[in-house]
Amino acid sequence: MAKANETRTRLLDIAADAVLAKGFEATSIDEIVAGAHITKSGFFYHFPDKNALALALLQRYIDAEDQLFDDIFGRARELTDDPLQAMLVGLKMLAEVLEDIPNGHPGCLVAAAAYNERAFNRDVRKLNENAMLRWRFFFRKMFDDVAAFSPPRDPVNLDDLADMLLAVVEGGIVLSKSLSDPEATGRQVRMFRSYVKLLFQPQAH
Amino acid sequence: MAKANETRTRLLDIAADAVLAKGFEATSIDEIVAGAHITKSGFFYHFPDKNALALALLQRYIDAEDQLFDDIFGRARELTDDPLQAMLVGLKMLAEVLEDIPNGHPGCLVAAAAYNERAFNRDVRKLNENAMLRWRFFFRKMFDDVAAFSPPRDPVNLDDLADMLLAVVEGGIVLSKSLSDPEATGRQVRMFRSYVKLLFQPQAH
DNA sequence: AATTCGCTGTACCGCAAGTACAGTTTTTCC
DNA sequence: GGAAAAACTGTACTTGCGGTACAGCGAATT
Repeated sequence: MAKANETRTRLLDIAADAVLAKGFEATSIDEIVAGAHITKSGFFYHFPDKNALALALLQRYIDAEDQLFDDIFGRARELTDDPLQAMLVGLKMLAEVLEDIPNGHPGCLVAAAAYNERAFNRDVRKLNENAMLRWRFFFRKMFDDVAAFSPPRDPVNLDDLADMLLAVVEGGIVLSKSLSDPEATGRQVRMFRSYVKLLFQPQAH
Repeated sequence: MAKANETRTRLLDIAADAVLAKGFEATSIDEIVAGAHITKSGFFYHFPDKNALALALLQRYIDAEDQLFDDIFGRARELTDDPLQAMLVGLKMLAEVLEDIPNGHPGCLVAAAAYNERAFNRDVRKLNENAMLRWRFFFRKMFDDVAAFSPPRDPVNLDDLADMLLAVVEGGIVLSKSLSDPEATGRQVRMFRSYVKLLFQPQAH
């Protein structure tokens, strides 16, 4: 039982590296099993097909992102009582984390799933959609708190504002990959932070 | 000469539809040639390999986007002399165009290329990078004009601001695909517009 | 001691991307 | 109108990948 999970985890580790380096389709089952020192039959013992691998990879990735958001914005909340300040502190920490990843963010598997729509089955797409909705809800709640203290200076939909953070992160990853600029994603989060500041910060006269 | 181009264009039309519907890897050469009523040999007469097809598709896509940006922001410039107003008018028109595309934006091939990095060759990635840099320059110039008239209320790098528009469009497409929400991309452009407004608009006291 | 788990090994199938190359039609140019 | 080049067709073959089928085997569990 322990051994099976160990091999499964090793398969996922190797697959994750390969997929983030060259894409899901370009990663063959043969190369994964070679890296894990097992046979092809062994792979199909753990995963019924390649789609199941995609599902497991996506689940792991989403869990890790959930953890990251919880840690960062939980910590930010500890540091200050002001909801706006907590948001701004959290965004700065997020930008720093994204900038500190060597060679840039490895690439969001959520976006990869979005761009390979038809290649993946309904389970993968549903998992993807649920993660997006959960992240929207997470940030939406924070923005509700912010707006309660300091009303926005431009009438915006707070769901759209929450989505915008996801959009700049995803878009930032595309930028950083296209331009080979590892820090592009972090800088985009800083831009979003600037927007939040202008939107909610009480006017200096 | 005319006939060769005609067949080539037909191949690209059919390929573009299939690729946007189900992804590049999932689109087979066999199905493209079946749709175009030629043989596989005929395909390889026009394109040395599938990568050359990707390159041609990306080139066509980039040209169309160039044209769209030129049209929209050229028109906006005609409508007003104020650089900030021109920017805001252009962004609103862009948002409307993105919202009016039935079933949402078909998906940016630039991002698809970014997410399939290794699957494509150096030419594809270079074409991609050049398009990004050209678009950055295009919007950077407009923001230079805006900033000359009305200085930003938060010190931001104008290249990053130009990149942010690209990021929210790319990220908006990911959102719209993940959530099956065709209008998400347009709404994200509206959010960016709100930021630009707050950043540059003279203070109402 | 029997059974289940976690694999190995071998052999095979179908599909897709190409390769090779000879032959054929269609268009262009002088 | 005839030669040459362009635009294909047709056949046959190779490689790589995802996946199936199934028999067996050693180690761990019960």
